[in-house]
Amino acid sequence: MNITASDLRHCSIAATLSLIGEKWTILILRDVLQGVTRFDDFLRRLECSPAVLSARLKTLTEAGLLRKVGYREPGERERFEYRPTRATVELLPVLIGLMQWGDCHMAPDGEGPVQVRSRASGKLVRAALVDEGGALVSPRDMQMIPMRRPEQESEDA
Amino acid sequence: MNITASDLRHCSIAATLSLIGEKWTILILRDVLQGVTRFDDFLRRLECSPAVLSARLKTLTEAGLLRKVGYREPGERERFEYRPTRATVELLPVLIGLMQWGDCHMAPDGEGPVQVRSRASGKLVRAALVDEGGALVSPRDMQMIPMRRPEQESEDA
DNA sequence: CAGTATCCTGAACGATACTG
DNA sequence: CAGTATCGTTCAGGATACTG
Repeated sequence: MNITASDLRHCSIAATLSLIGEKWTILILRDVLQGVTRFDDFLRRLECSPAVLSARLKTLTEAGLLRKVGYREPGERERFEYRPTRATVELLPVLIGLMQWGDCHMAPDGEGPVQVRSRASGKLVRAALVDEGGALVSPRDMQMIPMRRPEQESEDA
Repeated sequence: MNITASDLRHCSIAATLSLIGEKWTILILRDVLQGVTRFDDFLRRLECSPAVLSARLKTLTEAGLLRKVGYREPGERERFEYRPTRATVELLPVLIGLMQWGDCHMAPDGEGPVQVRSRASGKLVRAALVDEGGALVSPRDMQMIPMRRPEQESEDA
């Protein structure tokens, strides 16, 4: 993406997307949430170049979206695996939302190749909007309210 | 993004992101959801080149994420404005999710420049995961279940 | 005002070879 | 196995000029 610094400061949507919107990144996150941890496994599943994969893993690690954990196979040198973090898990509503929107609006038959369910209840799960009390809110009922912050006001003088 | 056809077929996350992950696209959607409709207004707010804006509006319109509506100022030729569609509104959980993740994890002070509230209740709103009954589900409780479809099975023979 | 056309540049990516 | 290094290409996007 490479959005300007000004955009990033003013819009968290753009900021987040500039991080996870790069090619392959979201697929890495998808895989790591499904239990993939090792370089070579990512490489085979994603079929991207090792250089790109390496770069993405680094960016994601620096951003706190992956955690690098050392391990050592008997007789081998230390290697690293990549694990999801709290921040990765907190991104799940976005991932699920992207997936389900795509299933509805881009898949020819309106359904995708992956189901999401609760482990506990087995029920299907979807991304939605809720209020502070946990009650569902319709997307049509949203309002976005820009909060003018004091620091930058001089700009529009 | 430009993910391969195979990726798109297999992953709605990648498919959706290849559409809305292009530079400027998400900002157009953000603005149109806030009531911006005209070419020049987008141009001024986004500060991108008219060629890129034109391309994005076209892509979004073709994807059903914008609706082109004709209007005519007195004495002028017909022009068009761009309105959100049902599909745009259905993308709101994703947008809000992206925004709130960015606010939490990328903003220096952990809060962003925009609040989201319900018009009806005035309560703060966030993106979350819910089950079929509308009950909140923890991201940690998710499982993603690949559905092997018959058509393509030959591939891994 | 609402775009289209053109030119140009950077950098992102793919392919491939190499290293510990 | 887990990466790093290098090279070449492509292409998206910025700047700008032009049109109805």
